Amino acid sequence: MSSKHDFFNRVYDVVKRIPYGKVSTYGAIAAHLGAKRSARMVGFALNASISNGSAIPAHRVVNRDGLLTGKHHFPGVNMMEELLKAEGVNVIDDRVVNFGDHLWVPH
DNA sequence: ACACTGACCATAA
DNA sequence: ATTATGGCCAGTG
Repeated sequence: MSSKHDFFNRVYDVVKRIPYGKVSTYGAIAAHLGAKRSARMVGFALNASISNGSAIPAHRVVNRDGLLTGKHHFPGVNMMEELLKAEGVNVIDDRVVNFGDHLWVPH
């Protein structure tokens, strides 16, 4: 079932490197993989990671506005928000507060 | 190979 | 503010 190089696996590798209490964006991850990779695929990969049961901190990945666009994909409506708050990232109205302060970009 | 979908992003009106 | 459209490209049928 695995291809020679799973695109998903590459996304997972970056997401796993997001430090505790930090968040990243789809676009930043996509850019790290190569500007050709669309940010859509990043979210697609994270969705698959949940299906896979992989330990991927997908709650640390938000869109470029710091908006929790993926919250609907987590079990429970506010689970993503609660997970972030538990890490010290405050969330109001589905948006990360001080987003720029928590933003982490892959090297 | 083709059609369609998708947790995005940018621009236009 | 909202809606539409193009681009991006992997996955699925």
